[in-house]
Amino acid sequence: MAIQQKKTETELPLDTILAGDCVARMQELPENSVDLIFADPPYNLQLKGELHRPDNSKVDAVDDHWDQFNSFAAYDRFSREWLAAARRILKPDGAIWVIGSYHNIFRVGAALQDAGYWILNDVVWRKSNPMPNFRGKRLTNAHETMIWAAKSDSGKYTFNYEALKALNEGVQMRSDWVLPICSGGERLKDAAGNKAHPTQKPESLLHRVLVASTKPGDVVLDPFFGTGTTGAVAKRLGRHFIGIEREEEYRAVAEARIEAIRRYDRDALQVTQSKRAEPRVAFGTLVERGLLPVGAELRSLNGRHRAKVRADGTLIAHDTKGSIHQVGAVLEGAPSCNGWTYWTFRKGGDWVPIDVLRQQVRAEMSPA
Amino acid sequence: MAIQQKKTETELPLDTILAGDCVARMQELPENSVDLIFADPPYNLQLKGELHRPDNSKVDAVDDHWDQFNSFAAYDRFSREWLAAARRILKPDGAIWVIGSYHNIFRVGAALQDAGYWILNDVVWRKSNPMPNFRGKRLTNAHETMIWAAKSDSGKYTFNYEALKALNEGVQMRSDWVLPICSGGERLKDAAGNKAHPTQKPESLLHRVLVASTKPGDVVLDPFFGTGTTGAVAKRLGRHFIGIEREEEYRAVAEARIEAIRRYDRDALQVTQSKRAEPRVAFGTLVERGLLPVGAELRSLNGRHRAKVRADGTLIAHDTKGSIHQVGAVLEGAPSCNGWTYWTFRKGGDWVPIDVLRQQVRAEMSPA
DNA sequence: GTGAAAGTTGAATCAGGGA
DNA sequence: GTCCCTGATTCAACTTTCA
Repeated sequence: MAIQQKKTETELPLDTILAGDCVARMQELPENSVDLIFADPPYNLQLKGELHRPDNSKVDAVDDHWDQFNSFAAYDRFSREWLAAARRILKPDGAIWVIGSYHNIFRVGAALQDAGYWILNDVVWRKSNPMPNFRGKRLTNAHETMIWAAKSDSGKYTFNYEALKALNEGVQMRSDWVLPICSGGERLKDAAGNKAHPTQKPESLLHRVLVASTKPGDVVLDPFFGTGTTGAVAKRLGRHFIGIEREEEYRAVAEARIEAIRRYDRDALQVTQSKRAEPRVAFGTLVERGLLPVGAELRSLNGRHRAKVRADGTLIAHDTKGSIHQVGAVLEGAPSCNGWTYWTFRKGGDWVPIDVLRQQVRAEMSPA
Repeated sequence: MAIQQKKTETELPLDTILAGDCVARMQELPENSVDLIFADPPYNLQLKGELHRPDNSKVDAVDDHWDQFNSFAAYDRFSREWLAAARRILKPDGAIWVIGSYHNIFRVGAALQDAGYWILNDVVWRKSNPMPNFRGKRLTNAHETMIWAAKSDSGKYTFNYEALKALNEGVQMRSDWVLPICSGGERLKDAAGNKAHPTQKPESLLHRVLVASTKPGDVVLDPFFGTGTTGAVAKRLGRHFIGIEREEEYRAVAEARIEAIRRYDRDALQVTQSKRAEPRVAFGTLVERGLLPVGAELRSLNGRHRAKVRADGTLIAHDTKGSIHQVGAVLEGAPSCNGWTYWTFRKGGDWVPIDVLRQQVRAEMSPA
């Protein structure tokens, strides 16, 4: 015991995926050593039968063995155990994020409070493209809930207020986030073309979580690693990750996925620090959604200037940093500049104004 | 006791506000008598006094956590008591809505599941004009959470699917609702111009709740009535209400408020009905009435299959015999099939769905 | 090639009545 | 309680097919 308490952060298995039960693995790690925990525990869905769409095709339900619990009591026991193990390894100023649906989130939230965590916000992930309710018997289940909590009510948790403000058109980030579900090319498939994991989360969600509540170099642990979205985004953002996953199949997929990831440039990882009022730009949303990769090069419409995209939706050109409008104005020596029409990005062989991406995002968000 | 159990719904104190503790008042009401409960339970008073103690550096962490657990336990006891009393008076097919924030909603949700309620949806009220976070230490708390639950997993709860779809421009209603907070003329003020109640809910929220989950004439009970938003909207929508409120000041405000409310016209209270509500018509009836001759040929909507009508209202196609639904399912290799929309008959030069004949029969059945 | 049309899919506690 | 039958029900995004 005395030996274990002497372990330091340098002994952490950084940037690796541990095999086995998350409680056992966390108990082997040194206490007070991890900056952030992101957890996507099983939801304990209780499905009674098959569900068909109006066209008679069958809905591929989450009926995996790892989501089965015998009772609420059994699920609560499970929650209390992993939450306690997670809290022990968190630094005093560390924090945790847990995601869930109405099936489990109330139980997890209560267990979290009972364990001594201090809730900072509950954050709603509003899905822009959820699965509809096929039988017309309830409301479309169009969101999931995340709880963000500090280790204790005295923890000095990390919150990059200005960075999130920059991501949100220059106004404070709210507790409801509109993001699409994970699909298309981002969705990992096996050799047969089937989804590699039934509940893969979108990278845009983890991007916002990590930009909000970690600093470069921080250690982020995910006890239910799955196919490694947390690790992929952490690596890209220059954070260390530790994954724990029971299923070998998922570990293998995650390993290959993360291996292919490249970290963003050091410049791009610097987020806005200043308290100056940010102009109202939605540019950060393009970055979050992956419409423009962090580190991408933008070119001015007149072809005379170039700039690089940073993680919080600001630009850098030489030693000039700021919003798309600010950087454009400085480079042109002009009092002001509309960055949306000034900057272009490379699309196929052409340079296209970034405003087309904004229109794309608006089209996705407007039905809300 | 025996007398109390014999009470019928006619003995309910309809459209009145009861004074006193909600648990005691609910225990006096007959069981299985109320259609819907809407509850906005307190949380600030319950938690703040006990959790936010003056900053005392002498208190060590263990005591602190023990303290927290104690106050959470007290709140849980309170929740379990009123949820149990509420569940007793609910009709078997009744339902409940509870609204709260991250301070209390996880505890209430877990208690609700433990009490045997069956969660149908969690609904996010996304505030279009929330109060900003002044200190910039967290995300703007821009939503509250409602839980919608049936009395049990076998309860046949009311859900006016088509009405909510109509409210949402023709697409099914989602679990996130964007509505402004209560302000302006709707916000009740006292003589001095101060708000009469700190957490008055907007009528638009209750409007959607009641349109979604009640029918005209239903009984809606609110155990934390406050200034009576639930009663005001219920009266306007032609539902009965029962309010319970401890504070005389709030009761007086609510009384005056509801007195001034006028019910909408009966016509206006009618909402779009689901097809399920229409009377059932047997296919054989069409044959009996001569709307389709025995031996008539039917064709599938996609044109790929044909069948012949038999005297008993069944179909035959090759060697497949059975109902319009069964034969359609077999021919399509589908788990099920709606024969009414699958089969067409020859009318003049066109092939028309047999459903038009069913509508014809329905029109003859109901003189309305 | 290009665009229109058709097909696929996503953490789902998803029916009601009569015999 | 069970079994059986009727018949009501989908949105957005991406992928594939076909004209």
